[in-house]
Amino acid sequence: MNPLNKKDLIQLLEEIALYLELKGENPFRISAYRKAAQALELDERSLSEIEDFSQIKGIGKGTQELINEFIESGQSSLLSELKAEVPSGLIPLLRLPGLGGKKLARLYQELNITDQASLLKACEAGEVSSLKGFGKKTEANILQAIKESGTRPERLPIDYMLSLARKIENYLETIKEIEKFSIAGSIRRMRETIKDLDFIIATDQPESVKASLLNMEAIKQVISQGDTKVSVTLADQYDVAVDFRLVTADQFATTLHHFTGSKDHNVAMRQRAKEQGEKISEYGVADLSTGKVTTFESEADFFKHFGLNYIPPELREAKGELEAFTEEVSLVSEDQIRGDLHMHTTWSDGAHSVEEMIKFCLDKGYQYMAITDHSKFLRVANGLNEDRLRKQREEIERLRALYPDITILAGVEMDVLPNGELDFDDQFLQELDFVIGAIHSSFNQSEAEIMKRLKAAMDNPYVKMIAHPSGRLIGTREGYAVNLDELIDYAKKTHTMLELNANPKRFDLSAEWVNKAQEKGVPIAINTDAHNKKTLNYMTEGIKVARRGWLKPETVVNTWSIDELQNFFNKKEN
DNA sequence: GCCGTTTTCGGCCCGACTGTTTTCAGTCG
Repeated sequence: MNPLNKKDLIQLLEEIALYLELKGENPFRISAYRKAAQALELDERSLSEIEDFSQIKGIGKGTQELINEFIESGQSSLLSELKAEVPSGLIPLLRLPGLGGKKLARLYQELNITDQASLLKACEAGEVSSLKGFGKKTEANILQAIKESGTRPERLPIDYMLSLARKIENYLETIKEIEKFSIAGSIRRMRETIKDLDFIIATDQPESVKASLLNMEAIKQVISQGDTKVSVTLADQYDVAVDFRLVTADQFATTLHHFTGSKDHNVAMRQRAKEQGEKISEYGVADLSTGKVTTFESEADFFKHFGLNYIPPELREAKGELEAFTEEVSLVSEDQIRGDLHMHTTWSDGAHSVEEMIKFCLDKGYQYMAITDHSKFLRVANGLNEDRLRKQREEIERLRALYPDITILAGVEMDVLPNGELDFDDQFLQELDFVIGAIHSSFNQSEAEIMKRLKAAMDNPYVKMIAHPSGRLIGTREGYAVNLDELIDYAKKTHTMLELNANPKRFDLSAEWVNKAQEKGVPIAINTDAHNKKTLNYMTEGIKVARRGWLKPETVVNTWSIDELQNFFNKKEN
């Protein structure tokens, strides 16, 4: 058996919290275990490096003893006791909407419900509605929830949710009583997977906005419709819950902050408010002694009130942002971006000509760009061989004369073959301005084989960047067996840049890993990998992911001048 | 269960909505 790691311990604490919830325990005791789990997660050290767990804030004497027991014996007597008391089949039922620990405890104690099957049976027999505190409606809701459980994953990929959100935003634009609106929630923080959508709406005519919202197409079910909250389920490719919060314009900033979260960030903010004798709610900041409520023009003003610089949504995860943003924090922003180093044209599988892509990049105000079509190995994408790449280069040279305001690099996204060879030899590669190495085949190879390929690419003096290093597609494909720690170290050693692919299907490297790359001093290129005009705009999303990884402008090569970029390239070749 | 230069006991983030109720518990974000 593998030695215990921190993840095991965190999982143990979370599991204990779940069981306690089912027992209807004191909610503060439950949250104490969750806080302890979170404290461990935030601590940078590995399990063996921590000497005294009770030194960590959120972990006291009791949890420390539990941890010691777990490390020594691999077991927890508390969890064993809980498991003896509470059937484990109840745990997954906590996911059903409307069912929390207390109600489930009642179902278990009074109807002996122990899992989904027995719950279904009891609902169908009408036993649930006869229970005190339960009614016909609750029973029907549980039945429906069981039927629908498993029809969609709990969280959906951000790419899918971004496009659904855009459709909803288009509808909101048409409601004239809306003064302003914004998306909130985890999608605004750019998490990779999203559970539901939240929109904050400022209006002084909530009644009529509410009516318009309920008129929206594709509403499958109205969950709630109060004075300030409208909740619906939309029938799209998946069923998606959407919440709308209706507030006045002066409440907008605090409501937006509140529903952007994260929950942990909000808790931290509220603790800070309390320390200065105030209370934060979605409607403003109240002075505890006078009761006077202050509202804000913007989230920036709200943060300023607490002595903080504006914290971008992507960083609101209670990972030290409250401490960091008392000072000026340097983070990459879109206006610093001077170019895009990965895009395709009709020469391979793109939608536009080289010239069209140049015009689009000029429109975006870029100073440089790289044309990087696929290489010959990738036949399905009409990859280019040496001859076609030379012809494409001739065309690029012709266009350079026509568009002197932008530097156009003639490049390639070259396949790294399954056997570890590169798709072109060095003699040809040196003709190109910019070579990307990428894996598009044999994803099921072992880690050793994958790393051999990636290292072979990075060892080559002409390969300046590894594209979408993990090969994952969020929610649909795991990616190949890359050892990212090793990849980052090797990139550092070989002066190779790594990509943050800005396509929301990929976000590869992820925020977590670009952060590690930055720590190790590996430069990151944020690229759209655009195959058409629209996807050149993924830069916006890519920048947000970069900020989620706390990337500074100097880490991001697209903020460099073309000369700085060339210097870096030269360093590798010499 | 955790925490404390105001506290070793009494707090712990705050508010909306539903469904079940006759004044509110439970759930959710």
